[in-house]
Amino acid sequence: MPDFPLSQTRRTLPIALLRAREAVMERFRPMLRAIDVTEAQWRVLRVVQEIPGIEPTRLAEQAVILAPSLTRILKTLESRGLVTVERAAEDRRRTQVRLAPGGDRLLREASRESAAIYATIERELGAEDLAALIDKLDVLLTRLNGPGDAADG
Amino acid sequence: MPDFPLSQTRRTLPIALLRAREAVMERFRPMLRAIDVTEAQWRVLRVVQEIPGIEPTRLAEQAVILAPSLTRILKTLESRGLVTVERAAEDRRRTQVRLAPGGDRLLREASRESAAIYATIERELGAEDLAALIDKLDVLLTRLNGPGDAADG
DNA sequence: CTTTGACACTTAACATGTTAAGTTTTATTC
DNA sequence: GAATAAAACTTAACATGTTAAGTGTCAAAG
Repeated sequence: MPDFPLSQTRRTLPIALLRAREAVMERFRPMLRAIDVTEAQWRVLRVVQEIPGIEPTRLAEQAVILAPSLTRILKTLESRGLVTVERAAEDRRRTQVRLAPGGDRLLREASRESAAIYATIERELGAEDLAALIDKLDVLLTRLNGPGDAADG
Repeated sequence: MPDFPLSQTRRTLPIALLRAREAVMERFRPMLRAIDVTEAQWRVLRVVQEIPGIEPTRLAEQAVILAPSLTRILKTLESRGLVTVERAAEDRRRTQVRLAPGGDRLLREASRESAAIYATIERELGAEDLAALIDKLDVLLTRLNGPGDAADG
């Protein structure tokens, strides 16, 4: 038995996923910098636009952000007038997040460029290959998390 | 033309990659916590073990870590006696990073469990599917970065 | 009506990610 | 040989990731 039974770093799944994500995000970073929004903030805004009134816990899941990070991000976005965060009067545990006018405007302005960048990536990878890759990543999720996370919420 | 020409967040490549990585890393976190090493530190140790005497710039590439982060990480690992960082006498720009005895010991102790976790993942995903996925991620890298990063260094 | 428990955040503390600017060390150029 | 350019870090500042502990809110139990 060898002393180091590890795979070559370059051929491991975690590194491969990390590298791939880096390569993809590199394309979006100039746009995000231009509108002064971080990657995580962009994910939050996108999810809130898709599901107005979403609650923080579910928002965190959808945007793949941990709760403590989301707390800070929402504070920042709210102070910048991009989202509104309101607690329900009846049940003060429940919170709803929505796009503020500024956030709606920002998304409208940036979404075209974002879509264009994504279209470029899709063209470079091939639409079928891209869809197949995303499907494979979904399968990975299902198999690793067990069948129970894959339900659409 | 719709106001928001964006794909559903759940079906975008960046989110899919992020989720997949989360699902995979979740399996390794208990082990990393047990040996008191962060994900990034583990990547650094792994690469240094593979390529003794590696220079920081190349180490950063291999471990997918930005230079400023690597500076801090090496400082931490060095102070913990896990790596050594030495500047060459002839050309003081060149630096070499190696495993210190403590780092070698740590890797020997943890590598078996790490390999076992990876083997479990491989079993759950299927060895062929896993290899195929990594290949697809490699193709993605080549196509997005242009042919020129794919050279083995 | 107080207590307990569960849930949903929130804080805190430290590590890393990200970008911009600064430093050091060599090799080049004039 | 001083000025310049280039490469390789290093610092700085702020945002986020990660884990552990703390707080507030409501429902159910006693």
